[in-house]
Amino acid sequence: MYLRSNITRLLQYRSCLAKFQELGFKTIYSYNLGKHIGVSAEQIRKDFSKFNIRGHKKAGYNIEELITTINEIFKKSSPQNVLLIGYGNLGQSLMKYKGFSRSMFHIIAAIDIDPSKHKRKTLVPVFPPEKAPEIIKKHKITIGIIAVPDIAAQEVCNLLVKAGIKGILNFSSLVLKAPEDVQINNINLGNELEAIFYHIQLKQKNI
Amino acid sequence: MYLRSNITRLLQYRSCLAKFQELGFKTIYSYNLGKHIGVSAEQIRKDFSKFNIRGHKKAGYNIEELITTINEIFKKSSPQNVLLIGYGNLGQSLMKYKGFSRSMFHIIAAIDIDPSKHKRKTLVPVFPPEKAPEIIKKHKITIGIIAVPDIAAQEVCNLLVKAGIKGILNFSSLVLKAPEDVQINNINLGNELEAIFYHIQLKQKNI
DNA sequence: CATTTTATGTTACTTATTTCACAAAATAAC
DNA sequence: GTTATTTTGTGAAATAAGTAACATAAAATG
Repeated sequence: MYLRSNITRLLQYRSCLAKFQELGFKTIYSYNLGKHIGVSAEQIRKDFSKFNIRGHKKAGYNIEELITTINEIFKKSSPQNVLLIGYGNLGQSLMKYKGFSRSMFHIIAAIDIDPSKHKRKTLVPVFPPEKAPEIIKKHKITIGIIAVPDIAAQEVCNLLVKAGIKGILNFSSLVLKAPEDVQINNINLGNELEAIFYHIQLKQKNI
Repeated sequence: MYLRSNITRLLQYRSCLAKFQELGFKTIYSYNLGKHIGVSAEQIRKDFSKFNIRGHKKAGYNIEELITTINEIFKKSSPQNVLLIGYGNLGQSLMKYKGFSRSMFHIIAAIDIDPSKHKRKTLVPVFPPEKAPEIIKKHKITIGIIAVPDIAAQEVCNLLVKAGIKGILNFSSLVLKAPEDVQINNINLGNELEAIFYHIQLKQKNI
């Protein structure tokens, strides 16, 4: 079982490689890629090796090949539909976020409990919670983004799981309970700042 | 040197403990806390031990004590001022995000290159980039949030570092280059979905 | 007040990840 | 075409993280 860090790095490699490609580079050495990402060359070779990505002795890695292979690893047979739950500030900005479509993810609909937010005829319609199961089934949605207040997060999670969702990106500060086969990744913005601040202070003390 | 996972868990413990406290609980056992967070009891005791948090044999941990001690670890002598760079969709929703102030972080000003967004008299004013160094110095800001397009992210990073910023929460998909003593945490929303999708597929194959 | 129970705290063990070291292969130099 | 150089790929060593085991102390029981 591959750990998160492993595949997170692979995704970083990909976006860095795309930049090198834009600059006209055709090949790259593990050392150079590592230097740009802040990872050791050995780490990169090990990562590649684990995913069966091969380079060329003395000639490094062909960037185009590399990107194609990494794309293959994260391949989606079709663009993936995503359901957004919570159409508040965060939800609305996630809806407008361009980075998702770049990676073949499309927020196809949003859910909110507030009737004043419901809109059926917009590009991305907003529905009440009770419509969620129907939408999930109709559009074969496997991933949900939870951007609701903490108080509602677990309830929303239960609803999604019951409707067949297999992956959740959770922006609430709750640790959600769900069956083993549901993949939950958490983003806790407050904790991110706390962690940064903690590390700053640690670094200052170590000097 | 404590690793990220270690301190991330500690922050999770804190928010979970706060919930138990609201429900009227006075003490908690490592086992119960672990069950609610999805972490082993041993892990929790190890984490506590590492940070010199002590419980009471047979009686578990006093929740109030525990929260106080964890707060002590993440203690800020004063509320921390944060500078937001990029006042687009994401930036605006981060500005409105309530989770930051809960943890004593305050976005005190925003920076954007677009003159039409500049506002000096709002609760949180929006300034042009050239004002950043002055604001950072005046308000003793140590943390910046980068919510600008990739193309501008490294430039913004350089500007912040030059002005004395020591921590950056980076929402661009770039891996930013900065001196060792600057703590950078990355949130790449697109990659989060990719990782979730990858893990879903992995889980399905393993069955 | 002795005995049993229970939960902590730490040590020992296991597993995972990273770094080191170097053989092998491909290119470049002579 | 032989030698030198460079970069990959991978085992071995080192480090880090997580799990299990258990001694210990506090509380509960009788």
